[in-house]
Amino acid sequence: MQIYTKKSLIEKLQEIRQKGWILNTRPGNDGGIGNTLEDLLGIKENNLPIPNAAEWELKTQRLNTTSLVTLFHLEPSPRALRIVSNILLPKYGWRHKEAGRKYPIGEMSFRQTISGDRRSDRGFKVVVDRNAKKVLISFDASAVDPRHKQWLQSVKQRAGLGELDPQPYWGFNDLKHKAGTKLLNCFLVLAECRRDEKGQLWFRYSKIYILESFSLDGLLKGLEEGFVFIDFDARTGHNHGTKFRLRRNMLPCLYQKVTEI
DNA sequence: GGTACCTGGAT
DNA sequence: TATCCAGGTAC
Repeated sequence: MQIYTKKSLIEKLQEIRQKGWILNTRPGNDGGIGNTLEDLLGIKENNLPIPNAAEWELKTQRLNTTSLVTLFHLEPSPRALRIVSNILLPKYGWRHKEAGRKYPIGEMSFRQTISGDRRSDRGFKVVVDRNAKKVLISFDASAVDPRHKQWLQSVKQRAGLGELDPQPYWGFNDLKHKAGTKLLNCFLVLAECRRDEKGQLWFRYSKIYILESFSLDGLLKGLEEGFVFIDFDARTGHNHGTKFRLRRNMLPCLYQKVTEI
């Protein structure tokens, strides 16, 4: 496991940029662009609440995507209830599009990308409660779009149409700890990508930014203002975890210092 | 082996 | 922009 200083990581990333097109080492995985860069750097996917490389986190993304950047994963409290798999998926989920095809006939899905400035079309919203120092998930049946009428009927039978009980939440302290240990400083690397005649995917890591000093208050404001999202990502067979995400061009807004190298 | 994380997507 | 979604690993 390679350990880098800020200086040596900058030099290594500049070397990789210099190399030009590099073959994807993780075919079939959307995360290949990041995993390939980790392989080049000689670092491992980090599954611990510690930073990737010394005190530095690495974020990689395609230049031509509009998809959100994932900041971190953190399951909501109360943790013991395993609320996503035990409540949200079975009581508020819907039939997965591939149920009976790619997945078993009963496969359910609960995928919601939600924020604090409006309700999703299924009635979910993020609430930042500064008094209780919690970020909460709220459900309002009256805000559900008519096109989800049938789903709403099923929710009524499964869970009733009141507020979530209990409401999933994250304590400010939990978020502060997570962000402080994982996201304090960040390299943002953007790559062009192309497929060759054989269908193989290649990346060219061409843009590198250094983001320093993460701000938790920026994250909370982002949730309130609607540019930070909480992304539930569960189906019956695999809960990919609950993520905090945002638009790439807003990532620098969460840091006090931004430099392009 | 299940859970909670990791790496990220397309339309 | 919002609503869907992918494979993989540590413990």
